[in-house]
Amino acid sequence: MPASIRDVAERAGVSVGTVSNVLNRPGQVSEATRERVLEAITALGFVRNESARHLRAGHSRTIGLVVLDIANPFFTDVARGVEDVANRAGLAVILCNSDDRPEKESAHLDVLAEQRVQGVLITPTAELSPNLQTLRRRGVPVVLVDRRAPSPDQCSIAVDDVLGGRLAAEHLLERGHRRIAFVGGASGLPQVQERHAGVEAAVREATGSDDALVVFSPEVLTVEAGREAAARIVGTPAARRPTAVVCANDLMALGVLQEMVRQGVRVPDDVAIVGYDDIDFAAAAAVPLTSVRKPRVALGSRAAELLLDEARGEGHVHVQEVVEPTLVVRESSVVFRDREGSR
Amino acid sequence: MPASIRDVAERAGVSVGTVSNVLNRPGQVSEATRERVLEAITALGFVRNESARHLRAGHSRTIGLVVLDIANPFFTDVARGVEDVANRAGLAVILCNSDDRPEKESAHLDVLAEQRVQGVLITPTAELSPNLQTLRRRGVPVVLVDRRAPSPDQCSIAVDDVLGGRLAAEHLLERGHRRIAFVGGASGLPQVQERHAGVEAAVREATGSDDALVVFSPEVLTVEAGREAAARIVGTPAARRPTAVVCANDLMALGVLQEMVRQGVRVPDDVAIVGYDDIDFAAAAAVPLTSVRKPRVALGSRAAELLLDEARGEGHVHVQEVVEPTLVVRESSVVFRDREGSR
DNA sequence: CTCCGTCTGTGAAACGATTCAGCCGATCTG
DNA sequence: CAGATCGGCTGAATCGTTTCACAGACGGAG
Repeated sequence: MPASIRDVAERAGVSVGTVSNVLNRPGQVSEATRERVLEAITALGFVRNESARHLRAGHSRTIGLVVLDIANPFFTDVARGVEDVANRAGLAVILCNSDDRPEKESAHLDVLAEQRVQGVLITPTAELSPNLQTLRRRGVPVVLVDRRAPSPDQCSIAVDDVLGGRLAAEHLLERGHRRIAFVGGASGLPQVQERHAGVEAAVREATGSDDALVVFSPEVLTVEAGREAAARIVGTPAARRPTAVVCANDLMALGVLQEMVRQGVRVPDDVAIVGYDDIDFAAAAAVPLTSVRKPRVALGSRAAELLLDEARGEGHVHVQEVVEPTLVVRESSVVFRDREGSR
Repeated sequence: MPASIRDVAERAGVSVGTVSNVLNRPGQVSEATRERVLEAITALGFVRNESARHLRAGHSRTIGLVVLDIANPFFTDVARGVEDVANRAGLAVILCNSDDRPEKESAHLDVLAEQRVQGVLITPTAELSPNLQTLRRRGVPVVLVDRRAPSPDQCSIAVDDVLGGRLAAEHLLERGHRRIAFVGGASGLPQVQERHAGVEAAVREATGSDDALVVFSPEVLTVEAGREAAARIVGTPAARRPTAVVCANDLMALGVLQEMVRQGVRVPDDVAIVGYDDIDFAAAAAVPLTSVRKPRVALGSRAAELLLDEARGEGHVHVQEVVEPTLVVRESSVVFRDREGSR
């Protein structure tokens, strides 16, 4: 139904080759012919068929992005970074949400393979899907996002989450907290395990034992899970109740914060809270959240750059980049005495 | 480089037609042959080339989704609904973010047209892009999401935002508020204008004039914009300061809330706040936000269903669905006397 | 034995854009 | 003026899959 290059050629009285030249190498076509072709194109409303181009070219103009949780603003920020770079390169992004479920992830990877995407950016679920290996064997570039590549034959851009956990814990320890809770996930995500490890190491170094640390492991990393963890923390006898909470992500930290406030626990006076990711909502919370900041958008754009470089071929060298997170201190962990208003 | 159906045929000692039959009409192939072909497929790691299928079939297996702001959880929820339905139908979703900018929207639509998507779901920017018309003329189904179609020759699923605005305002008026602020956008989005109109109508009916309403019109509908509006509201002389704020979306409401709390204004005691969309973060705010609820995920899934139906052809009738929002009352607008804790 | 229908499988055309060898005429070179 | 060069254009091959008319083989019916 839509006009093809053949229709355009016919209307302009030239061959299809010439139309293609107008489109791709306009300099090689004389002014007069070019205008005639252009006129025909607009008259017929011709739009290139990307599939036909792709079929001939052997590669498409799309990349795939597979994230763990589209509802987590961290990933939408990453997606933003990816989109920026991809669009600038003329590529469309197929965004897939795995919901941290290997089956969904696997199904998405199959679709992306059929679409012959130029490459895949992925924050994988706990274990690396076999489909991912298959994809790479087929020569499809795969870049891991927010997750370190297990081997040097692959690009990745990750965050030093052990350091992140450490920063969070040390901040609290410096402020005298000696009973700290870590609210992490049981999903087995390395990111979470590392954050946990960082917190643990800092606590051990400061107190000489692990006794000061209590760990909560909800199934998922959501606001709801945070709320539940907070309820359990508040339910702890006062003498053993943690005075500070480190959460594996901001979603849970917001849940913890909400439940604390709801139950009349003062933040940070009674319980200090530190989140992770530093999503925008962290700063926007009614008690602004101290959080471990990761360069969210940059993570996405850098990953996309690595992918494009690999897709281009020509002497690409795999790199496993690790960026250092920083701690952003806000009111959820420190009492600012110069605040207006009062509680 | 990747194996083609021809390679498979060769290895299995059959013709390409037979391989295709195994893939698409396995019943028509004898058991023995089928197994030989299947064996060849796995041995070669054959994956269909979707572009070639598409080229032949005349239509691709993707749909486009263009949203106003990927960072707004409302849209990620919509995207979730869309993805559910699309994936069930074996379609991939190309997610595009227009950032409420017509140029970006237009560029995305061009790409989608080249990709020959089966259809486009879009929450358009203020004015309907000419590309949208072009697309429809080319026979590509377009469904408007969260925006009423201007004519009956097109599907849309929208929310009665006048009613939504009214619900928000009436709730506040019933509680005795007589100075109300509306924080909306200057972007000209009909959604925002309707919300404004609903608030205005309710205020006029209750007070007999528009004097009780103060309007703030930030450029964008973000958390930051909400904060700035709140600062201006707080800066108003006490005698004229609004005692309640209706925001055009939750992002801004959260910004308002944050700034109020930061400045020591008690919510809801000094100022009540009502948001719009009822994103998850609304309930998770430290002062849970009263908000006008829209069926976010359902909006997306229903839109996708309409699109698929239209794409299927066969006697599709265009419908312009309008769903009624409801008000979810939380603590940002009502003092719950039975709360634990105190201020 | 012939005719027919059924079951399997074949092979070529088609989808739309790109590319590339090659053609034609004009201009330049010596 | 012959030969080389060049700009501008043509037309066919190609990419990988689907589809469809048709070809063999085989068994049963008459």
